[in-house]
Amino acid sequence: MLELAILGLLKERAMHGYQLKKRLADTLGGFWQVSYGSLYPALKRLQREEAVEMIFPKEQVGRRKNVYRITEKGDAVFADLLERVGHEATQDGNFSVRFAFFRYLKPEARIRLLERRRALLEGRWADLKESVQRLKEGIDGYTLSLMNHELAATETDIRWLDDLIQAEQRQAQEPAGPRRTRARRLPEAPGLPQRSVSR
Amino acid sequence: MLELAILGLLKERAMHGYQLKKRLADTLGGFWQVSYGSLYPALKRLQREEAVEMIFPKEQVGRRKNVYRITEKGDAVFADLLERVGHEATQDGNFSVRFAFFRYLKPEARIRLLERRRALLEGRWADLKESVQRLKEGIDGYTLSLMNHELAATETDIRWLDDLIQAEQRQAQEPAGPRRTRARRLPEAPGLPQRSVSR
DNA sequence: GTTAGCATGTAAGGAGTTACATGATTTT
DNA sequence: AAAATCATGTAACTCCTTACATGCTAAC
Repeated sequence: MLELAILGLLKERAMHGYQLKKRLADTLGGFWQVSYGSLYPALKRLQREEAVEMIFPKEQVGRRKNVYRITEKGDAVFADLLERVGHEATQDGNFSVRFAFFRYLKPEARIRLLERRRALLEGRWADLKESVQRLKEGIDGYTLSLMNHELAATETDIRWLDDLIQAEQRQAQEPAGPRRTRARRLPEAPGLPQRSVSR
Repeated sequence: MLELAILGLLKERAMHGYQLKKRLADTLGGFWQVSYGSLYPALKRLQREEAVEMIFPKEQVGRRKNVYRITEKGDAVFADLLERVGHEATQDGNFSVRFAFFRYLKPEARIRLLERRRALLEGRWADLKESVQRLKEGIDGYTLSLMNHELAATETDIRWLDDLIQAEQRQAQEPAGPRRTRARRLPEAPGLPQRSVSR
């Protein structure tokens, strides 16, 4: 995950560790805080794997700054990590990190990941809903409030994903000229949050 | 964290590991998935610390089931973990787990934790807002969408906390008879999400 | 009688954090 | 000249996961 983020940022431009941490905190600070204790070892690891290389600026007089640049091999590693299916399911932050680098994916891959994420959230939503209904009597107010809040937040996330999926599909269709908008097959469990058609 | 969750659930009733995992998945499954590989060692650890003890049911004929019960020492450990200040700041799930056991806290402690959580989210919100404004031009659409979505989600969380704080304060005041509702001092940075007064 | 679910555990390892240690450069 | 912040790194440790290993019991 850290490797993915580092390589993704280095694709923009070469940077040293300190800068990487700031950029990381800027963009993903909400869900992702990295410490130097993991960042610097990760850079060394990537360097050993030849996914990044150090640049020695001509004016090597001043303070020591290890500026890293992504290599061709690093590009390949990045692409591989970004599409990898195993990890994105477990933790929430993982999806966000991936999403921040979505522009490097092909449209189909984007839609695939969005759909997978949607399915995951839908499953979680259904589980939560079922738990609330099953336990609603024997549960304290705080836990119930937490679960309902979580339920609402998940619904918002799903609607956000729907909008993104729609946008991707529009974009994928435009190049081929104006086509009929196909209705999406809704995996319709009873009571699931409806996809927002216009929003 | 795991220790906290285990002790909290055992306060309700004695359980064995398998049951604990199911209860955990039920209530906190959305943000918290534990594997047996961490659950069983944690139970042993708690047993060594004498925070829990095993019950040997009279009918010890059938399948082996290690039913654990919380001890007095365990109650103390639980209370300590629940109020601890260090950990709740870093990760999001930590607050949720704590919140699920809010009923075991004194009202003042509840308000204190809610306020602290609010301050944390407010800080994160402000940081994100600032990042969006600063980088808005040089950033790709996906990252921007992610940040705006995160911003909105944080606002929702803050409003939820506001409602909870208000409810706690009402409850804290009622026993002393009907009193004037004091307006809360708003830590007013420019553009911060307003507290919802009625909702 | 075999599949599914109940039940407990261990060993190895992954992914990070905290705390410590050091020193240069810029700002006040 | 002191304080802040830039910049890099290591060692120990935390907390959890994955994969493996075992065996019982209920249901089909």
